[in-house]
Order: sequence, then C-alpha cells, then structure tokens
Amino acid sequence: MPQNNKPIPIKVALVDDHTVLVNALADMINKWDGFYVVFTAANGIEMQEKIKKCGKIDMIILDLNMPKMDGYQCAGWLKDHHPEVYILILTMFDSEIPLIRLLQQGVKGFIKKDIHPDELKIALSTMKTEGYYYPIQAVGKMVNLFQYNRQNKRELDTKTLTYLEIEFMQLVCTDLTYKEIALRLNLSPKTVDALRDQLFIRFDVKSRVGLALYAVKNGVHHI
Amino acid sequence: MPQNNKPIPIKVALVDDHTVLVNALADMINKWDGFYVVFTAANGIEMQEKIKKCGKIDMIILDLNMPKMDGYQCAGWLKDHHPEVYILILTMFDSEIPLIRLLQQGVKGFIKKDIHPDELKIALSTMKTEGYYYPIQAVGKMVNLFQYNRQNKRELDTKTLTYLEIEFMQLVCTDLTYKEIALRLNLSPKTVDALRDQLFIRFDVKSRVGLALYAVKNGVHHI
DNA sequence: TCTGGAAATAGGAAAAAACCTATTTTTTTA
DNA sequence: TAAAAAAATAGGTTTTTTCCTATTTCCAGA
Repeated sequence: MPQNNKPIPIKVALVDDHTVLVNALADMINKWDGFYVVFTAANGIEMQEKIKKCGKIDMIILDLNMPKMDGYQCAGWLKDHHPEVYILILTMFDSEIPLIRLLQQGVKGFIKKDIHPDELKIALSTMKTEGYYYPIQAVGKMVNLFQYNRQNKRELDTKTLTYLEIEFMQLVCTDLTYKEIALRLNLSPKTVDALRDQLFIRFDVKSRVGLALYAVKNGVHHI
Repeated sequence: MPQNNKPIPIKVALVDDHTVLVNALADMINKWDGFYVVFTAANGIEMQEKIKKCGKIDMIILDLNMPKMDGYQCAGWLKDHHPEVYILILTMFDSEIPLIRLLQQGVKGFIKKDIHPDELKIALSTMKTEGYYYPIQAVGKMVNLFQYNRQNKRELDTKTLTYLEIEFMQLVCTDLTYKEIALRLNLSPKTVDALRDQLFIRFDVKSRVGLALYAVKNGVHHI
C-alpha cells in the first residue's frame, strides 16, 4: 500500500497492569494521527514476549508501579535489548525520587497520570521530534541534580536519593530491624541510625512508618 | 429527535483523578451502545459541581483513591443527595477491607482496574438490568460477612475490619505513638496493644510498618 | 438467667527505635 | 596537597514497641 504524503505512523506499545485503562488509552492513541498501538501488555514479562512476537516498536509507555517486573526493570531490560526504543514513563504519584534512576535507565520521557490527554499527545509528539519529553517540574529537578553534583549542596535537594538511600528505604519497608538492615547493607548499626535520622529530617517525618509511607508515595517501594 | 426503537442511553459519569485515563475511558464508554458519558471529574468537589450543572445521571463510576474527597466520601454524598444513582467503584488494589464500608454507602458495584474492558461493559450492563454488579470474589466476601454476623466466627475472616479497627489502622499510618492513638480512640494503651497484636496475627505482619503498608495496600489509608 | 467467648484492661520484661553528642574515615575541591 | 565537607562510626540515654501472661467487663445465645 502506498504511503503517499502521509508519514509512517510511530509504532507505540503500552505496558500497565490496569487492563481497562491501558485498553482505553490504546483506543485513544490509535485515533491520533501519526501513532499506531502495536500491542498492550499488563506487565514486564508480557512486554518481553510481545516485543519478540510483534517486532520492532518506536516508543513504549510504561507504568512505574507494576507487579512482577516494575517500570524500572522494564526500562533496564529495554535499554539492554532495544536501546533504540523511546521510553515514556506514565506514573501515578508525583514522585521526584525516581528521576535519577529513570534517567540512568535511559528513559526519554516522564509524565503523570493526572494530565489531560492532550498533554500525553504532546509528550508523544515531542518524543518523536525532539527525542525526549519532560514536564517543567522534572526539568527543574534535573537542574537541581547538576547543582548538587557541582556544588555539593546536598541539603538543598531533599528529594533525590543515592543508591544506598534507595536500598535503605526499601529495607525500611520490611519487618527487618535496623540492626538487620545494617547487616544487609554491610554497615555498622550506628551508620544506619545516622542514615535514618538524616532521612527523618529530609523527609520531615518522625518515625519509621513515616519513612515507609514516603517510600511508597515516591515509588521507592511498590505495594 | 425521535428515539425509534433504540432505548434511551444510560447516562454515565466518571470520577477519577487520573485525567488521561478517565478521558480514555469516557471515549471508550461513549462508543458502547446504550451508554452516554455526561461528564468526567477529577475529584469529589468537581463531581458535586458537575452534577448540579449537568443534571440527572443514572450511573457513576468512582475511583476509590482520590485526593480531597475519596471514593467513600463521594459515595456517601451521593447516597444522601442522589440516592437513585447507581454507583460503581473502580479500584486499583485488590482490597477486601473496604467492602463493608462500600456496601454501607450504598455502592451497587465494585470492580478492579486490572479487568478487561469487556468486563467493565458487563458490569455496567448488569448494573442497568439487575441493579448491581459484584465480581465473584466480592460475593464470596459478602457471604463471609453474613457468616461473621451470624456465627461470630471472627477469626475465620481476617480481612474484614470493624469501624474501630479501620480508625486504628489509619492512626497507625501517622507519627502518633500507640499511647497517643489510645487517647484519640478513648481506649487504654493496653487495649490498643492488644488490638495491634491481634492485627499482627490476622495480617501476618510483625511490626507497625507492616500494618501501615497493609493499610495502604488495602485502601484503608490513602497516600 | 446462666454462660462462653470476645473485647478491654493490666503488669511487667525484653527488644527495638529514636535521640543525643562526638570522633574517625573518606571524598571533594579550592 | 591541604582544607573542607560528607559519610561512617561510636557510646550512651530515653522512649517506644513488641511480647509475654492474666484478669475483668460485656454481650449474645442456649
């Protein structure tokens, strides 16, 4: 079939465990000019299978919170096996913590679920033309990251977490005691105490429960 | 315009803070025969306004987890002001705790977001013809509720919570100590201790963190 | 109205969490 | 490379949580 002057549509895939929503989204995107949904999947495993079966895609929209294989893991796998695919993360929470991790995984876009469909279309179009899309808030965070790296003003940015801090926060969300967490992290219990107290101040919480809920809210721990 | 032999479409409203998704859902439902989306809203306040402006609706689909006014509160308000409206709850988590509360608020249907669109259509159609829709798992829970009420076999059903337990679980998700929680609940600290220990066993957790995460997972606490 | 079971209460002990302050080690960068 | 900053560590104290075991109170059903 001749393509005439119409451009070849961008091949999109959707991965989200909320099946109703992912289907509704797919229908919507299929109606847009220049986009075509190749497949939808409910989790990372299904995504891997369908990529093999359905062949090359240009863009993939990932939910961050999914069972089995979450958005980070999906992004990591895609980076390793299909680095040419543009990744857009669609997330529920207004989390700022995950940004570094997402950038490290080669994610090209990031958008919250409470946006208007028009903004999603803009995000996809921008990814197509510019190669990336980040909302203005995320751009601000990125600027902070650079400032942190250059000026070492850690305390100005309470939201971005180091890899150790992320590991610690995930262990905070378990039944392990701090002593046991210290063992796991190969740190002295006293170091873990200090780490915790520092995070109490940064996240403005007063107890381990506060830390755990912060972790969930910000996508560090998935429930 | 003459309606001929076509039945009058059911007027549906959607309330969910994830704007992209709610719009995609609305498009999907509008394509179905016999249904017509009157309005969508991002939260309970918006819902109240639009009900006044857009007039009578037949059915409303509510997300359980929303900022400002959540699904329970929306359902409560609707029960008081528009008792004739059929309420379908669309929820993210496979929560079983909220069932009693939803039933008390007069909710006529309950469905998870990980279902296939066809099942949503079935749910809406069934609500139209039968007046209610509950998936088979929820029906099992209801049977349990009756068994609890009739036989007092509390320990058989670890999932359903009393009003006090729900209040307690919500306070567990704060920085309050158990002593402070006891004060709020007008109970002795020792009673609160017993309540906690009992919930540890029922939910198979070993610490307050476990309780808090259980609360989030099961829709008792909204983050 | 008696009674079995659940809810509420209690005392006490051990463990863990939270909160101080201070020193050593490592890393950064001027 | 020396100074400064950050990370890791330490000792000790207080508070809170967790875990026992038991008693009292209350309520529904035989």
